[in-house]
Formats: sequence, structure tokens, C-alpha cells
Amino acid sequence: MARVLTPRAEDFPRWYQDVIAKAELADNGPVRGTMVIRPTAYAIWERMQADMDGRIKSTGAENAYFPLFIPESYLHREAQHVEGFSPELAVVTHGGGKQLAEPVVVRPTSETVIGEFMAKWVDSYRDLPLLLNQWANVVRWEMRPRIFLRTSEFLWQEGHTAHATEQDAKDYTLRIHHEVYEKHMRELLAIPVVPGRKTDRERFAGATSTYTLEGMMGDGKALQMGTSHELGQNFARAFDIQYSSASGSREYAWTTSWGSSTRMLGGLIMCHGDDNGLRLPPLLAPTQALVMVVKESDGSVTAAAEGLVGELAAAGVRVKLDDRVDTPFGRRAVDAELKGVPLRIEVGPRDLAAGNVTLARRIDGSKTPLPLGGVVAEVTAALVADQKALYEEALARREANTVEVKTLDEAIEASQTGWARVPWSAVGVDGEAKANESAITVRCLFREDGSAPAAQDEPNLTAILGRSY
RNA sequence: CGGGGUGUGGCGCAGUUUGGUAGCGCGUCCGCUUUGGGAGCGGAAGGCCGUCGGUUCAAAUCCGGCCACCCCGACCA
Repeated sequence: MARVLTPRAEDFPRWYQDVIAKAELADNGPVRGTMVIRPTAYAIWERMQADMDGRIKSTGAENAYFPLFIPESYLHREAQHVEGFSPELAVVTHGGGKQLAEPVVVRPTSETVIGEFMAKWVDSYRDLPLLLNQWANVVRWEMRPRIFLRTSEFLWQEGHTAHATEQDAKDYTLRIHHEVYEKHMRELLAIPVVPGRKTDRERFAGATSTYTLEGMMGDGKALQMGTSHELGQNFARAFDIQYSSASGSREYAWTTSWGSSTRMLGGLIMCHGDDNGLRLPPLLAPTQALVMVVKESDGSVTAAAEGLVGELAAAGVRVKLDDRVDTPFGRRAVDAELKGVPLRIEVGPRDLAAGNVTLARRIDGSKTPLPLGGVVAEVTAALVADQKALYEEALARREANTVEVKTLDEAIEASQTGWARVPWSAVGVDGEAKANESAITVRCLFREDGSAPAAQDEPNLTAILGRSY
């Protein structure tokens, strides 16, 4: 068989680009750093969105939409925020053929404009908590773009909330972090992310606490797949989000923000992909099973295949028929593998003569004959089993590429190929700076029980160090 | 912004050293044969060689300016 993709072991970044091109996931846009998300990838994104959206709403947040353009002056109201974002802002200086009195920025994130409106909408403690989410595009003029992982424009959801107390803000941030993000990534994407706290050095510009979910990619590098922030009263003070408390005093609200983006598509590719292409978790896959007419002569094979499609669809399986018998079978099979379709049911004259079809599973690569009458049960079971298998494979790889060490030097060494788990006390602020010199970052910190610390100077914390995207 | 490199059909490249009719592979289209793991044969379409200027009888090729992109670094909530 001709080589379709650069093998991962030969050149992982090249393999990633190959998968994106050959599986028809995306193209580079005409402006540097922009991307065109093709239907194959967009369908996956829509399913991610639907799952994420449902989880977000179950925490009580409501969707809204704020403008793309933000007055430049808004960005300047929070000192750290503007410092963090200024280098990557796209600024519009002209409109309607005239120079604008005040430049507007294309939102890099919406804390500021949403803060402005929260100030209008929050008057009383009865107005809190105010829980908002929006699905939008944002623009950050990145120096070195990569499709899905870091593009100048990307799609995401950003949640913004205001609370009466610091504790309520913290509780909600962590609820989003674990119940929405962590579960979405583990249960739907089948990626065993590690939740934790970002160090002060890695914290979001303007936040008091930043929490992250780190996934390990196929080459041992880390990818931050979602993040949640406690913003303290920084934005409340900058935008004057005040309320009257139950006791009659004027108080600043406590705000949070949290986001997850199309970067998750890149994580999905790099976490589960193999040398034959993408592998999609069955729960996520837009098409879970592809019924293929291998070869046709008198219409009987197609009829049998159509029958199976009907049975599977009735059983709730997302199924499609591939009856393009004018295209060589090999091409169609390779294409389905590239795109990561979890199951193929191959129906051909030889199978049918024996009363069988062939079940080909993308996750483990197996091919087994199935009796025609048992297809639905087997397919349903395989979808469940393969969702679990994919997660366990990723978890096993993560564990195999994570080394437990005691010192900073050992951690830096181990980070060349994977992750290092090291006591944070052995790293510290100085050690973190030293690791950064060799492109290694502290991915996150967590307590012995796995929970996120309230500050990086808590005792007995563990750090994960690694290279990252 | 510093260092290095590249711009030639949709994609990947050769041709530039030594100026002389723009080529190859893949893809696309048509026809026939195929179709159980990216098929074979035949035919066809598609490029003012990044851009502007210079040298020359003649420039993809030599010279100069500009632009864009890629890699390494810096940067990356």
C-alpha cells in the first residue's frame, strides 16, 4: 500500500499537517495565520459544541452575544490585561472611508466589553450570580500560527460570570473546570486530561487564579485544552461592577472567565491519531459507522447494505452508506481511515454468500466477520467498547511517558521526551525560570489528592513539567 | 525584530551554476478495462516562472529594489 501519511515517528509535525490535509479537515486561509475549517472538521466541532453547550447550560449559564469590535480604551482599563494582550491585538483604525476617532480592537477575548455591560446589569445582590456564555470568534495576531493549535482567528466559547462572594466565584470556576471541561474532554473526547492550577508566571493576564486542563499528545508534548480563571475583583473595579448587598453596603462583584476552543480539534488529532490518520471517539464521531458496498453486480449487495443502514439508524447509530462502487474499494477504505470513522461494515458478495458482513474497527484495527443478523448488537457494543479503549490507550501512553522525579535537573531531562512529575518545592519560581530557558514549562500544579491548590505557595504540591504546543 | 531559506500549472518539485521553444510526479477531466486495501492503459485541460525595474538580439536563468511565505530564535491569556 502506498504511503499516505508521513509516519509519526519520522516527523510528528509533518504527520499532523498531513492528516489535516489528507483527511480534508482544514486549509490555511489567505491571510497568514487564518484557517478554513472544512466540513469534515466542522461536523466534529459542531458535536463538541453541542456537548459543551449542554454541560455549560446545566451549570445555570445562559448564552448571549457581545460585539466583535471593542473600543481600544476598554483594554487599557485593566493594567495586566492590556499588557498581556497588546502585542497580539488586531486594531481597526479606519471605517467608512474615514479614520476613526478612537481605534477599535477586534476582540482577543471579551472580559472588557462584557464587564462594561455587567456593570449596567448588576445593581443588587439579587442580580447575582450573573452567568453568561458566548460562542464566538476571537482574533489574536499570533507570531507563529499552526492550524487548530494557534491561529490568528479561532472559534471558542467564553464564559463570563459575576458573583457576590469570592467563594462563590471560586466554586463556580472549579465547577466549570471539572464538571464541564474535564468531563467533556474525558467522556466525549476520550482524552485523559490532567487538571490543575497554572503557576503565577503562566497565569492569564488579569486573573488571580488560572486553572488548566493539560492533555498529552502523541509526541509527549502537552497541550492546554481548556482554561478557567478567577478574576478576583480586578475587572469589577476596572469596569465598576458593583452591587448593593443584603446589608445595604456597596460591594464589588467577583468575576470569572473560562474558555475552550477549536484548539481541541488539534488535541483530538494529536492525542488519538495514528499512522493511518485520525481516530475519532465513537461518542464524538459525526459518522459512527460506514456501511460499505464492496462490490456490486446485480443490486443485491446494495440492497443488503441499505437494509443494514436502516437497522443501525433505527438503533440510534449515526450511520452512512458508501455505495460508490465506481471508486476502488481501497481508496474508500483508506479515506474512511484517514477521517477516523470508528466502524466500517463491509458488505460484499463473498460475505453475503456466507451470510456475513465484515466489521472493521478503526480503534484497534481489527477486522472480523459478523453474521448478518447480529450486526446491530455487535456494532452497538463495539462503539461503547472502543470509546473506552481509546481513552485507556491514551491514558496508558500518558502514564508511560510520565516520569516521577525528585529534582529539577531530572525533571528537565525527563521533559525532553514526555512529562515529569516533580515536587513543586524542588522547582520553585527560580527553577521554573530555568526550565523555561530550555523551552520547558510548568504545565500545572496540584495537591496530593489531585485537586487544584488555592495558591502556588501551598505546601506539598506536585508540578507537571513538559514541552508544550 | 535577529539568523537562515524559498517563491515555477491545484499540490510537491526539477530547470538557474554556463541566458536560446517551460518540464516531471501527484491530482483533475474524458474513454476503455478495473473495483475484497490509495488500479492499468490511452487521451486532454491547466503556468505572462512572486513583483517592479535594469542588462541583452534574447531573461525562469544575470543585476538591483520591493513583497510574500517557510524554518530557527525572541514572543505565545
